[in-house]
Amino acid sequence: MKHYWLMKTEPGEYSIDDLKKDKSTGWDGVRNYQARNFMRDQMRVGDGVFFYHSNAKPGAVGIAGLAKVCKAAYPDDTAWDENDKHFDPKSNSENPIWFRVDVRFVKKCPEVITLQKLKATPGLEKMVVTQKGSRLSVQPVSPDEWELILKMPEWV
DNA sequence: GCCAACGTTGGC
DNA sequence: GCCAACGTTGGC
Repeated sequence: MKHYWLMKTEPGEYSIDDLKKDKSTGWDGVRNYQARNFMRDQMRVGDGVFFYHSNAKPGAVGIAGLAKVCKAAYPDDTAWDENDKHFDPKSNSENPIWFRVDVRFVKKCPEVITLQKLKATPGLEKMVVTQKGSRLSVQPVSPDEWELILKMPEWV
């Protein structure tokens, strides 16, 4: 069963343009158990991903493009790199705590689908990202939400 | 930059 | 196991 996802990134750190340039990237640095569990337990090659820009200027916050999972979960070795920003002394190669997946660029939105618009769209009231205080950086998207968002004019 | 909401830590 | 303190996220 194919799943759909929304993955957040700060465009100042890694944007849809970076993914376009790189073609694909390892989604490392996730240090939240719920987000990890989604990646480790449910993400499969071919799953669809909305690439979301968080913590950006007002008007730039929202879905910035489309990606797909191109490699299923494997240990995030940045967790045992002391020099890495996301170093976690509890994790090591025998007993990895944190995982990453790889995602491949599919498409950039000519226009960002803003969070404001998502919140105002009937049918997306229950979407995780539109909930107040929602901080989860890897979150599931229902097939209905996926279809509805893909039909928006911002994609063309 | 502010600050509300959230997740994690650690003392008890 | 509770919960206060703390650090982080992320919209605005």
